[in-house]
Amino acid sequence: MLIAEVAFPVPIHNTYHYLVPDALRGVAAGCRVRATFGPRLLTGTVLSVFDGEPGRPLKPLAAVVDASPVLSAEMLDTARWMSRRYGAAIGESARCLLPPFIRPVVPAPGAPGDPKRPSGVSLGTGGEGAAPAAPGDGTDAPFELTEGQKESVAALLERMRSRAHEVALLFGVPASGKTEVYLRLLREAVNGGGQALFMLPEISLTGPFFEEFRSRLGVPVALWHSRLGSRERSLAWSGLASGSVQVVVGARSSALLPFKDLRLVVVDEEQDESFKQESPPPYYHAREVVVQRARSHGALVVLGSATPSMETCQLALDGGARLLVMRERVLCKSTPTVSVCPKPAGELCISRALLDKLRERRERGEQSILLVNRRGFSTLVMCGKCGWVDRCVSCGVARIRHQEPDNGFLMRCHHCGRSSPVLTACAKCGNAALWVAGTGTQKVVAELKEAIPGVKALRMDRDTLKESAADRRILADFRAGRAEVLVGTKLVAKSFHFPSVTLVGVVDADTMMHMPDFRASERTMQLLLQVAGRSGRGDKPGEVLIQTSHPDLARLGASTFCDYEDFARRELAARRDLAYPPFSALI
DNA sequence: AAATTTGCGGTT
DNA sequence: ACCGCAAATTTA
Repeated sequence: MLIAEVAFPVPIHNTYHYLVPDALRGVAAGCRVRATFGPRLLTGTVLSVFDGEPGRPLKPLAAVVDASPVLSAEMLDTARWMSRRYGAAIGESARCLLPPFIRPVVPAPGAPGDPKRPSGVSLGTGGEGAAPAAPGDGTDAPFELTEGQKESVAALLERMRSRAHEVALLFGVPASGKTEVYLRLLREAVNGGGQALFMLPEISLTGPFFEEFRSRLGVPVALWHSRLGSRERSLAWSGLASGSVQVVVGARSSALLPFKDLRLVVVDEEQDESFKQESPPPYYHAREVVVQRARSHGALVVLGSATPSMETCQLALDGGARLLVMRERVLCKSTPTVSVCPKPAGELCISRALLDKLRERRERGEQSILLVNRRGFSTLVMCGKCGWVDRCVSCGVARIRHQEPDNGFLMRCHHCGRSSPVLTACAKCGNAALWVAGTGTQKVVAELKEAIPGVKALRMDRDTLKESAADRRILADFRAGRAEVLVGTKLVAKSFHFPSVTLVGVVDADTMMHMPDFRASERTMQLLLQVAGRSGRGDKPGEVLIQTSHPDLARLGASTFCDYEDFARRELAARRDLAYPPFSALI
């Protein structure tokens, strides 16, 4: 008797066996089927079909959804791998790999790879103006590559040509020209008709790279992220499955696309935490998923970063990944000088030293950036008598005091977003003297205006980005010189180019460093290096001042601060001692 | 996940 | 014996 093993999209780790009726004998692994499941009728995915004697009475399948499989054997393997690795139910893993439409758009079998297909917004061959030929070894380069770029390209092209799976870490300082390296590799991947995935941590970054690659590669390129429309999704998904789309530029979920002949995966900013799915299950890490899938395809994986994750550093150290280093900057810019100063005691959050430097820039007509790791005004409201702390009723997290447009205050939970008026007395003992402590972006702006009368300061954090395009307006204002200081959360650390910024101040490196998370030092280091890179991008040399009361960080001093390799070695030693990842797995 | 069955305190 | 609700169990 023919039996089908089915996984349903429910949080159950088991699979279920059904009889395949004669009328449905065409069913195969990777097809979706309908079947009664308890009192319900559900759609599941067939994991395998086999001939055997059932050990118990089985129900028959109700119907077959797909005449031919929508998930390849490799994708079924990926689903199984994900359910093991992330502790998710097999059916839930399979579901997230399924096509975004019910009836698959099957391309006409007679005309595979028809170049005259209608190109939607996210799909395009491009290259009308540029010569679509010569997708070889960068014959169109109008400039010389740096030594580091040449070596990296040569080593990676060689690996790709031998069609051997390998993971490489492209460890390049900011502005070392990683994009140019990626482009050469992409050309090689699509050269023989193969496919390539270019993955980025944020949706906002995918657009520019999509345009760049579409115009410079003479092949169909697709865009993929969670906010894509249904038409674009369908085109991209089936284009990849059929092999007519050769390159995808996408965010996290592009790791789950149906590749037919994958030759190259590039993960840019590979250390970014956005590659980890936090909900719903499966809680996968896109970087791990693409490495696993590249193994099946015999594809090359290039992980690019100026501040690689400890997982990837360890992989490079123990030989699991080839290490390629690019230390030179493409346009010979000086690296900023970094210094550490003690955090001011008492009420104030900006030290004399930092204020002096800010005034200096202002007089010279230069700009400054201040990094504050919390939005809002004050980060804690607490009773001075009994120690009661204002917490969110549903989350239990301490709430942040926010200044409203009318200059009044509101308590907001940063976990669930709910807010309520500020209490005038302690909820527990009735004491009217409540302490307000901790520093957010709003308070820094207020203090700045108090200390430097007439200063023009802009604030940028998740609160100022409520309206669409607000970030662009803020950034445009700052670039145009309509403000002297940009105060913001880690949003300001992103790779913006402001030539007249010569000072970056980090208001409090300690709270970042002391977050109750074993990755706190890693994240702090990455963020500090990233924001430091905003200083001195023009002609004038840049400076970075970090306020801290943490002795270890202060002891690092200016010179060793920028040595990420040294940091990685020490951090990995600590992780090993404490049996934290990458020396263990947590769930 | 969703629907069903079982367990339990408390009444009629 | 019955009710109401919550916890436990089952799904092929």
